[in-house]
Amino acid sequence: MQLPPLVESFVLHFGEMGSRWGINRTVGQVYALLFLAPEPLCADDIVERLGFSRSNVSMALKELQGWRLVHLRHRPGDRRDFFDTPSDLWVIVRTLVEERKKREIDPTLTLLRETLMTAPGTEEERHALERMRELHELIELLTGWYDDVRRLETERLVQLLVLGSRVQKMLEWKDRLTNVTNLGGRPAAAADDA
Amino acid sequence: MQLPPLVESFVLHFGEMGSRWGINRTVGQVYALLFLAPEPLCADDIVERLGFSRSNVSMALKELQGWRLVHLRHRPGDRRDFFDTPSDLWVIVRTLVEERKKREIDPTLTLLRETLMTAPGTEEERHALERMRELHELIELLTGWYDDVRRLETERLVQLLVLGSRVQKMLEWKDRLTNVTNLGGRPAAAADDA
DNA sequence: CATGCCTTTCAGAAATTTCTGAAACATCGG
DNA sequence: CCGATGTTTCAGAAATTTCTGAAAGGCATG
Repeated sequence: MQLPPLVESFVLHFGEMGSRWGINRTVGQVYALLFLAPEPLCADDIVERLGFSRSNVSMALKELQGWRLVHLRHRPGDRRDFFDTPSDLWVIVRTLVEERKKREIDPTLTLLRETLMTAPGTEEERHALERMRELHELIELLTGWYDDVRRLETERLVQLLVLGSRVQKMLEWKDRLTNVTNLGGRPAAAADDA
Repeated sequence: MQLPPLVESFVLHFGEMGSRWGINRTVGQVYALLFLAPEPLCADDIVERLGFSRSNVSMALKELQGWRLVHLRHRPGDRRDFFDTPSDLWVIVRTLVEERKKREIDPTLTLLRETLMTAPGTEEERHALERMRELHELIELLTGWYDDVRRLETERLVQLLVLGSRVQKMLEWKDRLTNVTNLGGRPAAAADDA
């Protein structure tokens, strides 16, 4: 592996973290290399830089394409496939979250939905179903929120993130304003649902 | 495995999903069982219900304790260790996010911080460092947001989630109000930064 | 301080995942 | 159609992870 030390440590780190992130070492290293590369690389470039077998690199690229984390590029007059990563990191984050949700959450949501249709026979089953119902509700709340903010333009999303929990202050402010001006047409005195 | 079918399918599902979630089959099944159980279980209960070896269950429980996802319980006059999961699902989600951040993000953040101290020698290194700087900035923004909303009481957090991107509407509204009332002391006409 | 009961450790077996090299497959230009 | 060039597939090897049984460790109680 003849890489600038700085690049090498990043690549090795991604290789090691791979197992925690649900990808393997090769995939992690290949991704890291493409992420840092100033221009698209072809499979042989990667073989040369990382020292994996040609077929292993091919597999890794296929998996990364499956995750939609790399893009296939072509040069005029060159039959080889080149790969790069989106230059906009927000695109990467959005893809990553989307794919992880698809793999790590959606199957469970499906199972829960199906199971919750059945009726409990015993007390033990009743309790289990109640637990699953709570879990289902929580996941729906979280994925619902995600589905919602996902649609925001990046600029707006960043605003929201920077604001953080200070949004909370605004909620209180809004409550107060709503009550004072009584825009809802409801007697302000009845607004005791806090 | 003599479990109610409903419980069994959930347990088997968690076992299979385990590898995607960064835990193994045994750990996944043990957790699922404890999650659904109406009362704490001891290691032998788990062995009996899931059919894993005693030592495997012991390992799984140790790992779940490492994740802080199960609690050790004791019954008066009984030397055995019993385990359960928090009854409040929000406690579970908070723990899960906290631990995953610790394992999956913090090490990378550390590496990035260290690497960003070094100076680039070549153009390739300069580009790599710039890429890392962007990544670092993005992760800091996301973890900063997390650190912020993490402190909210659950009730407030749920409000925020339910509101979703509609918070965005409030931002615009606030902007408008701020400009109209000109609380910032700046001429309203200059507020063209949208 | 021995006994009984429960938990943990650990070395090796079993299972799974990852990785490789060779062969098969595609496609372009001649 | 042929050969050159590049990609994919796949069976088995290598490495890693998971799982087990046996032994060791800990701690109350009599």
